[in-house]
Amino acid sequence: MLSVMPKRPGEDLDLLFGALADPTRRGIIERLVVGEATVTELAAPFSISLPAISRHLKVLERASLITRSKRGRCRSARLSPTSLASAATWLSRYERLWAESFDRLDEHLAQLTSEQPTTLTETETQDRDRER
Amino acid sequence: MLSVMPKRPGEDLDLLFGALADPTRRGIIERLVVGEATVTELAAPFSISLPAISRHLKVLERASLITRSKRGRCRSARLSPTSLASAATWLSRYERLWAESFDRLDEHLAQLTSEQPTTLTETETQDRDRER
DNA sequence: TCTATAGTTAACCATTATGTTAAGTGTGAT
DNA sequence: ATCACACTTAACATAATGGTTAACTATAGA
Repeated sequence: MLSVMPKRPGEDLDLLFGALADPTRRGIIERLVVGEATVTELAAPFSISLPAISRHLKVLERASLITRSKRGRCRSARLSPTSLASAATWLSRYERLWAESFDRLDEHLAQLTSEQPTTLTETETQDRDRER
Repeated sequence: MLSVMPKRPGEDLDLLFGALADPTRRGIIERLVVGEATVTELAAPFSISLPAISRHLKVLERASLITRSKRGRCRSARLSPTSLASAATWLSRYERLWAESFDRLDEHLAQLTSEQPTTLTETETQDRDRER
């Protein structure tokens, strides 16, 4: 069928970050940290219907954030943290950047205060670091 | 104005992950890593219209991922990495988890871990195609 | 077998997202 | 003053999201 859909590069990140962009789904994830749970258990803290939860779970599954299994008539979900890891991996590519930014901000502030404290910050921050 | 909207807890994460969920916006971010750029410069690699880019930038700005400034008739954007950092912070709460998972699920992943851990593919998402 | 439980699927609706083109806003240059 | 440039805003079309209720499937238990 369509299980062999050609995957655009980065599409997994779309699904991944898209799944994380919803508070209910993040709540579900946080609940799953303490252990696997059934759908009704997961639904309990929320004031939305069971079908809504069911679809949130499908979104999480499609993003490879959870795996699901059936035992009796209960379906339980558990975290599949490798996907979270790949989100972290993507972000870590910029880790250097925001770590740097604190240093550079310090530098910059130091320079500003030693020069002209009154100038508007917008324009001259660009003046001083040149574009490759 | 109504710019002082009360912020639901976690709403910033919604905006943040939501902003990262789009390939164009991630592309813009990656471009901005090498330095600030104007809107037309940012638009160049993409085949979508300038207004579309303009709105992507607004999304990134709302998520505090970029800041913008005007110089002359050009508006330039630059990364504001602290927001990326807070995404990483959220994820880091689960870091222990996915680090653990490699040990705990070792039996299941034994055959998969023979690959490079760098790409972390989501190979078995299609397993759910039974469910009928 | 019959019923209650657990969950999914279907159909629908409102809202948001993402793209388009056309028109508007500032600013630099002639 | 006028034109060109670099955007932004407006208006619109379409698709995706996220919720609902109702109906369906499957299993446990009487």
